[in-house]
Amino acid sequence: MANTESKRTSRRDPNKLSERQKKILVFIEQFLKRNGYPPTIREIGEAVQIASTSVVNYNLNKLVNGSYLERSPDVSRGLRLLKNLNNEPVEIEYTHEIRVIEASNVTPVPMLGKIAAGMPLMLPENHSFYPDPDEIVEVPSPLLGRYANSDNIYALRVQGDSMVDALVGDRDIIVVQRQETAENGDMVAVLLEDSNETTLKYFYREGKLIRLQPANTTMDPILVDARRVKIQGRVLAVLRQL
Amino acid sequence: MANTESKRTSRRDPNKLSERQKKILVFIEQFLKRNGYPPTIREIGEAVQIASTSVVNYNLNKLVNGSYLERSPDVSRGLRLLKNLNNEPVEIEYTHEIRVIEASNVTPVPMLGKIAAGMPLMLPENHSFYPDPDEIVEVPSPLLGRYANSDNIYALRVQGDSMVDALVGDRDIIVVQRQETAENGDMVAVLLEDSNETTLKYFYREGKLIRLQPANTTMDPILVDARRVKIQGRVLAVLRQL
DNA sequence: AGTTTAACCGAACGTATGTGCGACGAGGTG
DNA sequence: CACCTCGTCGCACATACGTTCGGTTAAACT
Repeated sequence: MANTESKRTSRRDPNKLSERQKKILVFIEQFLKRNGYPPTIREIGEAVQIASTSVVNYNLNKLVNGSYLERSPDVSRGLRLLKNLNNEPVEIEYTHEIRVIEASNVTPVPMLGKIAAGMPLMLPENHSFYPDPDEIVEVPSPLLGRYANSDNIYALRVQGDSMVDALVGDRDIIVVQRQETAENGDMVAVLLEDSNETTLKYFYREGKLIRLQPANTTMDPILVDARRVKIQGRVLAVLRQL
Repeated sequence: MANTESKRTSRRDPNKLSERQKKILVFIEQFLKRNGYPPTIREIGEAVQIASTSVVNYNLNKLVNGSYLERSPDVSRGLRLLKNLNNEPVEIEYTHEIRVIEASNVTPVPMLGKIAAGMPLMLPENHSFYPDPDEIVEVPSPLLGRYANSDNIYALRVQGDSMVDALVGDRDIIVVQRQETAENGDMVAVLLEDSNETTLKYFYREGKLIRLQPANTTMDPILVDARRVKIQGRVLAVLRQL
């Protein structure tokens, strides 16, 4: 079968690092930063896709030869990083300087409830306080773009499969900015007054009509009278946990 | 006389550190600096004149309570210094890049590249592992569930509309945990060896066959020979910015 | 005195983890 | 082609190391 795609580098470099060795080196650095202690041989193997511990050991010793790291024999996790890939010295030092950690770039967004087909979603008017959110969802700020600090952002949990044409499934979380207007190309939550249904669609104004385009490009848009749709908010992001 | 040689500190302080605990803390810090990896319980005991490993363990847990350090269960040398004696934060700092060890509600995930239809995704293959630090996506940890601290998590940007049946669209970000096995109901990224294509589907084993079920419940599952599919990872989350 | 609790000891237990060895395919070389 | 080295695999093995549990001691409280 196609399993024999041996990725053997087969490089005959004198003392250059192989791909695997580079990966190992970077992994060790990352692991160290993440955990505060070095990884085991097996952990390295798992991360770098090496099946045999002896191979990791083999490559580790190569790295020792290149003085990228030191090892303490018979010591579990007995690794010491000397320099990283770019030959930059890597030293672990403890600073006793209080560093204010810039608040990680997440925006707390109140989870206001569920949104299901056939139910208009009632977002609170422009209140500067949140009613009583079931919970707060922390959304990475970059996902919200320039609205990250806006006041009218809410999270809703989708219930049911009524929005698959917007590529939104059951249990997904949508982050909505409350607004009653929209610009072309925006993904909006709109209430269709004829069917009294809320759907998520891309918004395009076409004269007196509004074209609502499903995110799934294989599906057809619908055209509705502008007076029969009520924009409820703009969808900023979708989060899905599987 | 030498009547007060009782080694028992007999302090009845609520949450102040005992002499022994202080010594342990200082020793860990020094050991870390000298060796680049944390000491074992026995090494601590020897240094601080404690005969029994259980006593070291006991005091270590005290230090954890005071949030001086963190421990990883069943992990040898699984210590992580949080602050030192003076309550000063202790951070592991690499000369060229600052990293704060602090548990926050986001998990940094390296963005490894793009995933498009017809291309098998090469997880931590090629490119020197994590290219640049800017390419880190911060994912809310709850979204990753119990995998939040795993080391094999990667983010990929979806290119194209080939995965609409998984409710994943163009430009979406999927967060993948690399693994080669899956359990029923998992959303997995699989390589179909017949078409050499990677798709996202729900995974169900059915004897010698594997049923790959699209997330869009209106679509039909496909059945394939278990030997013709290669699981590349489990999809943990999907992020979409609109 | 009896009881509880913090701090400690010792030893046994199990698993986490490094090491060593035999084998194998792909190149390279004489 | 025989023969080597390099990178790889799988596996057994010994030990490094965290965990647990039964005891002990002294101080504090009933």
